[in-house]
Amino acid sequence: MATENDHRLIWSLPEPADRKPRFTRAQIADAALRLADQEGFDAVTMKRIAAELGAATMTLYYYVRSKTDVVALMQDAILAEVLVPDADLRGGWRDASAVIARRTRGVLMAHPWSLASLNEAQFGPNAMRHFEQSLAAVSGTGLPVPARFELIAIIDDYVSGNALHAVESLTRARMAAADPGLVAAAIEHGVTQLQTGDFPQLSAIYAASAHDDDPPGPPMTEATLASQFERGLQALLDGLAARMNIN
Amino acid sequence: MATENDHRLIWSLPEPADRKPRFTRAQIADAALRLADQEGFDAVTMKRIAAELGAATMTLYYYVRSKTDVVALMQDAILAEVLVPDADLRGGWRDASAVIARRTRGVLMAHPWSLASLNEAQFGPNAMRHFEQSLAAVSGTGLPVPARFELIAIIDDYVSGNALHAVESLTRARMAAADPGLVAAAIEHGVTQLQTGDFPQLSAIYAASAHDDDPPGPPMTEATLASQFERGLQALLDGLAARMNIN
DNA sequence: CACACTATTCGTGCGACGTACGAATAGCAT
DNA sequence: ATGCTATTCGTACGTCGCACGAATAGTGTG
Repeated sequence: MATENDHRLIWSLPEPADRKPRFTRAQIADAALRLADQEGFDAVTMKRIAAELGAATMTLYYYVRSKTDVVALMQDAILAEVLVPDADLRGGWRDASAVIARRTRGVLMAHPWSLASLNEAQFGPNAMRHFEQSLAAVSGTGLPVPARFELIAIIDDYVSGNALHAVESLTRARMAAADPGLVAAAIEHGVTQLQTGDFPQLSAIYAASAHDDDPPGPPMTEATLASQFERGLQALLDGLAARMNIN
Repeated sequence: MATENDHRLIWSLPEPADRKPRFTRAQIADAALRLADQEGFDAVTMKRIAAELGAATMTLYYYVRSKTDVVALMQDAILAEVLVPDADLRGGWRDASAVIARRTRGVLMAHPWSLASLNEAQFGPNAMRHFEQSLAAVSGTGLPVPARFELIAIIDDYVSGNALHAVESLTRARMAAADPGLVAAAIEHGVTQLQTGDFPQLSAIYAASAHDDDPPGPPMTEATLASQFERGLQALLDGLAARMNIN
């Protein structure tokens, strides 16, 4: 049984600086980020990161304990992007929260791997800054602190879930565009299922759309998804405002 | 360059049944599910699945093209659990949607790996059934079809995001309980950061809670998270009902 | 019942992964 | 110039998914 100790966060361990280290953790995180964005999360291997830096694989282990640490650094680097100019938080809690929400969604969608690897996330310095900004955004509500936490958490739930699904939708749409046979096969398979009679709702929709050649609903473009996100966000904020008696 | 073709779903490929196959895809999915639930998603390897079934590793590849297919089967098996008795959908769209939402959250939290491996999800038979149920739930709204899609999607966003974060919270809480030194180190590190003066909100909260020894906010128990989820859900449904002019 | 056909099972091997270990190299104080 | 040790890196191990082809066993035909 592997003991699996040492749960310390990477940020609590001092970064090598005594003599002349060739690299910093920030450089490692940047290289890993470039790789993830350009070639996908699977391309982020210790060997590839090291190659990107012109170093040998094992050199990285002088700066980090494990690949999990690297991912933690990547996650925190991402969170730096979600930070918002403080001026944007001057309005009411609602506008300020919406600004943060939109920015968060944008960043999560720009780095699709970040949500999938969220299990190994840790609470780093930028996470702390982001949390601070979220608290600042809702400070005008006058709510007690636990209620502020809850408000932030609920909005973040919606934002994360939307980003998760939006990334999925876009990936699917791209795959369908790349391989038209795929969507044809999926439709054929779906129609077969419809004929079992177990899907009255879907059957009705399919029958109604049989005349025209467009699928029901608008196409899953980035803009469509963004405006849908916006409507959901506003509805959520409406409901929260009413239920929490703010504004 | 690997051509990466054959995007067909596993369900469109016939399952071996000609002579006397020892297994079915369902058995493989079940074994994989057991492994994931009991030992974590990382324990789900082709070798372990095969061992669980008393077969050799490569035998699985007669039933499945790749491990991705296995994960797809697992995801779809999970979706079977989120199906709800049809009687539960007889009420108004709001209650029906809430029933599905609660059940979905419960299942996602019972299988924490499912959200992390969502990238490789495919649209299987149970996904179709789940979608059909969601459509049935909102059929009473009288909304046009695209608006129904949007309504479902927005609720699902919130549910998924909440499950994602709830799993994360519970994992963190469990880790903290297992290793008290960890939380001490985190607090010490956090306090150090506070002294930079860059965190007025967090500093104020920390100062206010310095008297008692409880952290601000309730403990992150399953029940606390569930009731927070419920409040967010009701707020969201409130807002959606108002914005979409239903009920 | 023997035999051929082929569906089904499985053993071997390959390249890639994370990383433990210890040797090699190079910066700095003396 | 020398010694100490911070820093770099090469080698090796175990594990992963899975390509390939050999071995096994069920079934229809004579």
